[in-house]
Amino acid sequence: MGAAAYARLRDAGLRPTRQRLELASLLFDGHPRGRHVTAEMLFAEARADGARVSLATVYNTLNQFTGAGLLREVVVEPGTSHFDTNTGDHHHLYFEDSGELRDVDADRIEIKGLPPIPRGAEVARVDVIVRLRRK
Amino acid sequence: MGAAAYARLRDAGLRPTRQRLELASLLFDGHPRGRHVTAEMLFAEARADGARVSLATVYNTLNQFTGAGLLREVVVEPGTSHFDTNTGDHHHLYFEDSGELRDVDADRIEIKGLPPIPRGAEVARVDVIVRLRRK
DNA sequence: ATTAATGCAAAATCTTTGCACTTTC
DNA sequence: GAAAGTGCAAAGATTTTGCATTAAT
Repeated sequence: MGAAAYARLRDAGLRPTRQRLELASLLFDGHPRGRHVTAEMLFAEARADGARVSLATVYNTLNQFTGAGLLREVVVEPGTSHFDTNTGDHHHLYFEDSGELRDVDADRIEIKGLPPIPRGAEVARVDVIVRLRRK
Repeated sequence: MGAAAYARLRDAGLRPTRQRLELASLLFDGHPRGRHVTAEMLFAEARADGARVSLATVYNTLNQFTGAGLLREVVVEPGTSHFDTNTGDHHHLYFEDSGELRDVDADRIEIKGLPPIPRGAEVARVDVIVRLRRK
């Protein structure tokens, strides 16, 4: 189990420290791709797991993982960032009541009629967020 | 000029106080629909205009306007909320370098392949954000 | 008069940073 | 042992709240 996390960090060019291994393991091992966590959530999970990590390190680590392409940041509500273990092309279902996020494969979705991209700019990415509420 | 703002507040069921009139006037008068402001931006503008408003009131007012359907909140980056004077059905172009937001009419855009909506939920809205960066 | 809104400062969140200490290579 | 990472607490940034004062109906 630790082996996968170790390789993942090495491949991303990040030193496999105890904290990073622990967090990577929590994020990726035994979970389907498409987990969504906030810093607080991961911190709580790490603590519950007996890991000795500080909240600051969780924030730093999430940012490093994102920078290294291991995670993707998703912004759906003001005040909190979510991080997604699915780094592929995809979109999101957002349940406004619970705050839950769910991935939607980009393959399934077709978007037509996007405006012309201004000269000198390029599309970094297109985010589709379907906001749901209880009926 | 003040007349339009006055009517707008009355119609929305908000008391036309000095601060609300000032802010509504700055937001809506003489600007094309589709202005985007943050609380800080509007606060600075109000101050430059000689208005006596506190930042807290700007935040409260933006939230009240949003609740009353005069504005729409747009979340594109962590840490800041943007408010859009266009409350119609539309999407956004976001320039990552400058932080600029630009509206895209929803008429132009067609989205196919959205996943089935879970039972008991309904679509509150679909946000499409095209993130652009300098090439 | 009654009721609502404002202002300020304080508090609440979420996130980043500085620096001494620890760990990895 | 050099370089990088961690922890903690402190600082930043954004947003909300409590409460006395002021303004609108």
